Amino acid sequence: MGAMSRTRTNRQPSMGDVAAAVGVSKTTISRYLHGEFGYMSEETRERIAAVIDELGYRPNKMAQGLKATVSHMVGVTIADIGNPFSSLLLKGIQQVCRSRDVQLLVSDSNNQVALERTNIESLLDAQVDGLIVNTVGGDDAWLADYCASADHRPMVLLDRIVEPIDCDCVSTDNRAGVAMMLDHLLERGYGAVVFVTGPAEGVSTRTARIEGVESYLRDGRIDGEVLVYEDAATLPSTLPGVLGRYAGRRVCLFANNDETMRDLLETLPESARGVVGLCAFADERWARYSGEGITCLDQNPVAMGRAAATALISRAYDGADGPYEVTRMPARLCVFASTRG
Amino acid sequence: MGAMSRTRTNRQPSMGDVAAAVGVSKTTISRYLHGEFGYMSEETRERIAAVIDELGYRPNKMAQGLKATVSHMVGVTIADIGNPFSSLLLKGIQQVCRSRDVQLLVSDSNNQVALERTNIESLLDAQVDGLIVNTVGGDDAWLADYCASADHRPMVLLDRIVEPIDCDCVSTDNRAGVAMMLDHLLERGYGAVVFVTGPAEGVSTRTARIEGVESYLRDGRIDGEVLVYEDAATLPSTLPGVLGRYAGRRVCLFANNDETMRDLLETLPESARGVVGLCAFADERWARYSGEGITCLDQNPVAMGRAAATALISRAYDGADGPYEVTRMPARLCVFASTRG
DNA sequence: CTGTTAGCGCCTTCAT
DNA sequence: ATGAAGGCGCTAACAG
Repeated sequence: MGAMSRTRTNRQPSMGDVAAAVGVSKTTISRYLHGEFGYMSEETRERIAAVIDELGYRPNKMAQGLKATVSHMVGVTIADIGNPFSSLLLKGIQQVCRSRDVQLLVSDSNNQVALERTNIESLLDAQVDGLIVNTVGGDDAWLADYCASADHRPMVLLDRIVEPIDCDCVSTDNRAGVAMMLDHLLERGYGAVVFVTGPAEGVSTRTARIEGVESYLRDGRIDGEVLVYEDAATLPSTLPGVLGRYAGRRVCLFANNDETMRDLLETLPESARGVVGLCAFADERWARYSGEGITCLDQNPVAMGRAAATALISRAYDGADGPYEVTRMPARLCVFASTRG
Repeated sequence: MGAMSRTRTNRQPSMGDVAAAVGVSKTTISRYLHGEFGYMSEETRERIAAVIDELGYRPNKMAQGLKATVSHMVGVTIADIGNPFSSLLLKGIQQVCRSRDVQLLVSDSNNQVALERTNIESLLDAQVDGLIVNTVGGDDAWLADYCASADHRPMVLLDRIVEPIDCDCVSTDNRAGVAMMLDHLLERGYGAVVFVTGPAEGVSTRTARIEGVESYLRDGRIDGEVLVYEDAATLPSTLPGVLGRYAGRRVCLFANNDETMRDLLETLPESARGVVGLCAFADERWARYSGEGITCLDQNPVAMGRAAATALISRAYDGADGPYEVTRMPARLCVFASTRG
């Protein structure tokens, strides 16, 4: 019979199995795995290597983590993972996590606060070493509480940020983006702008953009307003009235995101095409080919994801403990036919 | 001094801490957690509840997993997570995993075979209970080997499938989709179709579609060919020649995916607009508003993700062990202006 | 109704 | 140069 008992058939070989096969203790195997062969005989080393290879042994990260109190996993909650923007955030996060050999535990909050909370709790239960949270919004107090708790793990807020909160934040520079777009509209001779968005409801991104627009409007260089809609079905009835207010002037619709952009394309009567401008915070990949080509502010979600992961990793694994930072990444203005005027 | 020693300050409370605080053994706490209060005194139960609440105790999944040999985590590798299609796969996977309380360990293979391999190995090291693999393609032998190994975890191949391989597979019914689209083109009076795609290179989806087109062409009801391109930059020089072959007949370009659709939109000279038709395997959300509206075959990635997760979970957790199945989900034809003819 | 004991797979002093 | 032993947080017989 083998030296190690196998309670279940076909288990993966454990360190004990390797040790037994080589005829040394688990300690030696452990040392081998950690490259501590300073004082190890050439021969044992080779024998261990051979056996590990034969048995196809791989150390159990779970067991390692239990002892080490680091799991090499970080948790990510995404407000709505079905959104292409989110997938690019993940791409960026992945890039840096892969380079540091940390795994990603990913959850989708499906735009529900309650889900986000339980997701975070589950991730914590799974012993993640840190959290990247693309919050659905509306749970600031709870998040702040968590960050204030004694045994909290480092956390980075991504895209949707919450201020003031005690953690690093990464977002688009929405105010600057809005200003850039409105500057562009002025230059193109627009006299009015209508910023269209879904309800803010604690979504910091929307709030920031709305404030950006309102503050710009207050300067008086361009006329306009903010239109908040709950349901796309209401747009056909509300939009004409709003646009009517700017009759005689060249007006441009400014959509908060891809989805709203599509809602507007759907709503805009044929007659309005070419008369009213259109622009949006949107992914260039689609904005470029949507309709006649829609002028957009392309965010850089991949870079945002990278920034968030970098910040998290430096706190979770490299002992960084400076003051928390808010990183605002610039958006890129891509001009297409929709604002030719 | 407390009954339990705390090696590090501010650790999370462990089961031992709770037990000590209540004045019972860990076993009792464990039973409480698993709802085995059949024979537990009302009082102990309440005391435990109170202490757990006070201490904010949460069981360590990692430790549980070590013992139970199930981690309640499944691994997912995605060929290219930046792709919106992928994010919808994840959405579907999430939906069912959440309902079964299993966490997702997600990796991006960045379209590199080598990365996919190491990702799978890492996921396995993290003790996932199963794998959902959206393979980059070109590593069939290795995957088949893994599925054949003695201690392998259940695996489901998603979207990009590999046959014959010993595991469940979920994909779009590409042949049927192609046929549906070509039927539509015939009906609209097109005389020729050019299916445009990147190189197949072991990507089963592309192979299946190319074969679907070729087999349909062989029936002779419509003329046409398959155009494989490596680099979008070459299209402007190759495309006119290809289209020229069908001069006099109404011809439609058929793009393999969103990306190729955009490449074609970029390439198509203005003169060709309205003359040559365009359709694609693409997400309706964008196809609808791209250019004049592009007829597309919308796959159902969310449903595909759900199907894959369901299959995996039934094998990994519910002991299903029937023969492996290949699930082919139908695509949906969405007709827009680009094929009005 | 509750506790004891013996691990899961690995790491880490401390010995030798 | 290598081991033995104890423990990470939790579970699972087996005893009472």
